[in-house]
Formats: sequence, structure tokens, C-alpha cells
Amino acid sequence: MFDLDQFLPYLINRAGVRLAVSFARDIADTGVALQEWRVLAVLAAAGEQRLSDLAGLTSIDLSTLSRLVTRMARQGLVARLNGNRDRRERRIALTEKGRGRTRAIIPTARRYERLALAGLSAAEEQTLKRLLRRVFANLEGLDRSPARFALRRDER
Amino acid sequence: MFDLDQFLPYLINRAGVRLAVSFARDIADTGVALQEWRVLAVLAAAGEQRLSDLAGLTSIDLSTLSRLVTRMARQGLVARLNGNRDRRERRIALTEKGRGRTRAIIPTARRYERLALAGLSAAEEQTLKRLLRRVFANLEGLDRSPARFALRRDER
DNA sequence: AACAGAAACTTGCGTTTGCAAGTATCCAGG
DNA sequence: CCTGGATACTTGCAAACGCAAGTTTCTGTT
Repeated sequence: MFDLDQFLPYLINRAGVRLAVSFARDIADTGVALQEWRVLAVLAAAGEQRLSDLAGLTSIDLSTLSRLVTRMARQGLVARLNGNRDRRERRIALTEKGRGRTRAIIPTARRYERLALAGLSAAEEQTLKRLLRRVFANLEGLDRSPARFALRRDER
Repeated sequence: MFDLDQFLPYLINRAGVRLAVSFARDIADTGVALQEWRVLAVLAAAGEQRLSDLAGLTSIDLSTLSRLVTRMARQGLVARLNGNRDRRERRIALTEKGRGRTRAIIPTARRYERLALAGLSAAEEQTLKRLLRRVFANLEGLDRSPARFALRRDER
């Protein structure tokens, strides 16, 4: 009826959850929660961001992120700067403390990546990453215009 | 410092979240939430399950799943059967209503999979799935509670 | 047979989540 | 230069989450 081992969303979810849960527990003693790490990693990689761009880059819902950033700012991990030209936007930036915490976690992050990729050749690793980027790109804009992709009942 | 486009956990997470969020919104009008769908899909694919096995198969935390199943049972989507040989366990099974709801959603699920895989050759599709299964397998046992690793009497 | 410990769930509790609605700011047409 | 929408966030609220602790039932040892 439905072979889960051949169903891509299932395979992505279970790999993602297993990786995330293990990693989150591993870094729990640093006081950084998983979603906080995602924010730190994006800011470290891409520099300071407007809240809405940060939401896109982290795959975290905007309203959730807004509160998450509030908590992180309270912990001193990030700073909310005012946008220069537009007073509606808040630019989120790493603080020194946030940068330090990020540096401390990166080796663990890399370790989990290596663990996940164990037994794959360099070529396979690149293929996997390329295909995941493609899958992501394929789904772009899906929420903006769901009707365009909707199949009617009789088109199935 | 940290190239996100080359970082596997990031790539898996963003592909998974984008797929999940879009799919969840698409099926929202069926009254089935994403995590409920995951339970339905696993039960449809693998037959009735003990709660703890279902937790493993769905990647949902056991305590969360316990309450989720309670809600689904109240909705009539699944039934909690008593385990035959062990009175501690509850076997979770699809009801007719649950099976119907699952059948109704499967075409949408398949549509999202096709969308995600657009532009990949059949070989690439198989490669992606194989590598994701491998990544999952690589991480096996990582998130088990430390107690599980405690030495048994004869190993001390 | 009795009891310690494990296994399979369930539940208490504080936290996090996400939708929807709200606020503040900007912009474009008249 | 005013006004009706966008844009960028924030917040109210109810639901969902996950850890830790609790309950019940089994199992192995002595």
C-alpha cells in the first residue's frame, strides 16, 4: 500500500529528526537549545540578518523566531539592532558571547556531520548534498501559491 | 567559518521543514495534522504497532505520541488494543475511518514526493533515498539514554 | 516465593510553538 | 501630502511538546 522505505518525505524526516535529537542532547550542557544553535549557525555563516530573512534561513516560523530571538538577546547571545534605513526592521547580530558559544559548538556539529556521512565516498557526500539542495529548491514558493499546484480530485 | 550550503544537517533540516510545512498546510482541511498523518502512514505501511515501536517508526517522542494517540483515538482514527501476552503494552491499530482518511491523503503525499523529486533521474532518486537510509542507519543508537549503555552484571 | 530492577506506558508541569490578529512604519497613487 | 494598502515585526492564545517522575506489569536472581 505504502512503502515507507521508498517514501522520500519519510526518509528525510527520520534522518533529520534522529540527527537533530542526538545533536541537541549532546549540546544541551552548553545551555544552547537546538533552535538557538540554528540561529547562531546562520548568523555565523551569513552575518547579521533581518528577522524575516533569518526566519527563511533557519526554517523557523517568524513568530516563533521573534520570541526565540528575544530569549537569546536576554541571554546575551545576539543583539537586536535597529535597521538603518527602515525603522520597522530589526537586524539580528551575534554578540561576542554568541560568537564564542558558536565556536564552542561547531566541532560537535562537524562531528555529527561526519558521523552521519560515515561510509559515504566523497562523491556520494557531494551527491547527497546536491540532491538535498535541489529538493529544497524544487519546493520553493509552494506556500505562496498553493492553488497553482493543487490537483483536483478528478485529476489524480 | 561555516558554509551552510555544505553542511548536511542544515540541508536535511531545511528540505524536511519546507516539505513538511507545505504538505501539512495542504492536508489541513482534511482535519489531519502532520504528526497524525505520520502515525496513519506508519500504521498503514507497517500494520498495528506497540506504542514504543510506533514512536521509533514515526520519530515522535514517546510521551508526545502517547497523548497524540489519545487524541486520534478520540477522533476514531485509531484504536488502542490491549497487548495479548503483555498487559503493559497497547497495540495501536488503524480503524476503518483511519484507513479511509489515510487513503484520501496518500495521493497528496505522493504528489509532494514527486514535486520534491522533480528534475531528478530515476537513478538519482534511488541514490538519494539510499543515502538517506544510510545516514539514518549511521546514527542508530546515538540517542539512546545512557542507562542503556550501563554495564550488565557480568560485564562489570 | 519474593524482591529488585527493567520495560511499557501515562501524566504533571513548565516551555515552545504557530496561527491569527495587532502595531508600527513605509510606499505609491491620486 | 494624504490615504489605502504593503511590509516588518510582535503578541494573545490555545494547543503541542518533551523531560522527568509516576504507575503498572513483567522478569531474572537468589
